[in-house]
Amino acid sequence: MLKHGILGLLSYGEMSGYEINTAFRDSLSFFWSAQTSQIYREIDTLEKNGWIEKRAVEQDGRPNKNICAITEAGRAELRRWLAEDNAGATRDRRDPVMMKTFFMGELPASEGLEFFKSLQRECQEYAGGLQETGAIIEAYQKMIPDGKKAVFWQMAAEFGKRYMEMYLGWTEYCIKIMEEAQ
Amino acid sequence: MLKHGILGLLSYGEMSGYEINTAFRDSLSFFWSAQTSQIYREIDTLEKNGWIEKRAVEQDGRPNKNICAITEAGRAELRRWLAEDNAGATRDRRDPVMMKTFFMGELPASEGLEFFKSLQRECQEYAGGLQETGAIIEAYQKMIPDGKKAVFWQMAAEFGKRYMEMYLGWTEYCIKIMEEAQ
DNA sequence: TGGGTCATGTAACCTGTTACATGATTAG
DNA sequence: CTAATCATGTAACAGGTTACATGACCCA
Repeated sequence: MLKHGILGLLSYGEMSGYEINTAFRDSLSFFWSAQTSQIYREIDTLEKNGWIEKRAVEQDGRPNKNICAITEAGRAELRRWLAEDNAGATRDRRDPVMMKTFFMGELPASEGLEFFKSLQRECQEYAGGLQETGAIIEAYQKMIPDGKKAVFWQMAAEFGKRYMEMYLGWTEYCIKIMEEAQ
Repeated sequence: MLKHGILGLLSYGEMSGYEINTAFRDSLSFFWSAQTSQIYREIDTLEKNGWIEKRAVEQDGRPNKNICAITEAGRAELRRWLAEDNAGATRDRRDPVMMKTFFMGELPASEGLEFFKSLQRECQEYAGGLQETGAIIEAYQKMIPDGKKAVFWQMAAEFGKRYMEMYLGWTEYCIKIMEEAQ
């Protein structure tokens, strides 16, 4: 998947590994977290698969860059992945918070309450950060003139917003239950 | 995390690898998907860490079982993990559907629409399946008499319900945008 | 006689995490 | 002078996926 995220970013234009990394952080990290080291490794794999091409650019006063460009094979792979059947996609999740919730009965009730309250705080902070997302999308929109693409960035951002609202509501529901049970 | 899910199940009582696997499918798989082969491997690791103990049980007419029991060290590890700080937990996600959504502009609009419609269908089917979850929780409740624990299973199930409602609403929002853009 | 349940895994591979390593320029 | 930004990674390890392997019993 990370491979396809990188291919997707490169479909907008050439980027260095460093730029891919920052673009990833600014946009895709809202729904896909990845380490810098992993991104550089995946770039190597993409090159071995013939999906991208690298070209070194010498700079003075700065480290050299390796500019990556998507190939035709890479574009084909990106489209193949997008069109691929994704049955069971909504089911295939891995959520540590729910795992902890499920077993929270092992801790004293006071610690359980604290657990949900700290989640609530995080949701509230995150909700604030989502205003920035709008700004990032606008910035992208200026960089990549194809207006049709921004619609989909907006949809992903909207999911983030709805997800956080839902999450916050759920933490409040849990806190209420914990407080009533006292 | 899978390790802790297994420890959590074993905190309710002894189980064979096979039983852990089925209990996982019936409850934790709603928020953590895991392969059978991985579960058996993690059981080995848990034993090496001294968090569980295995004991072979001969059966006739059936394959032998390896019954697993949590140790005191295992219980301590479970509590340590539950109480551990989980800053950034709501941010640390990996969602292939959002990744695809973000880059859906690479496909013709008709295929984009089909993508969201197939997600919508999956949400609707899943919403039906959530009725079963209530039944599973009731079954657990009978098996594990400690009534305090069921509250947390209920919270996890409630998250599943809210998540699916949110997801369904989002697919409808996306479909509307795609249809209006025609 | 064919499929489902019970019951165990191994091997190879791919993906993600953590820790480390280097070094110049630029803005405050 | 110090922190951030630019720019590249490697090595070791942990966690997850896919494919394969075995075999008896029970029910229709």
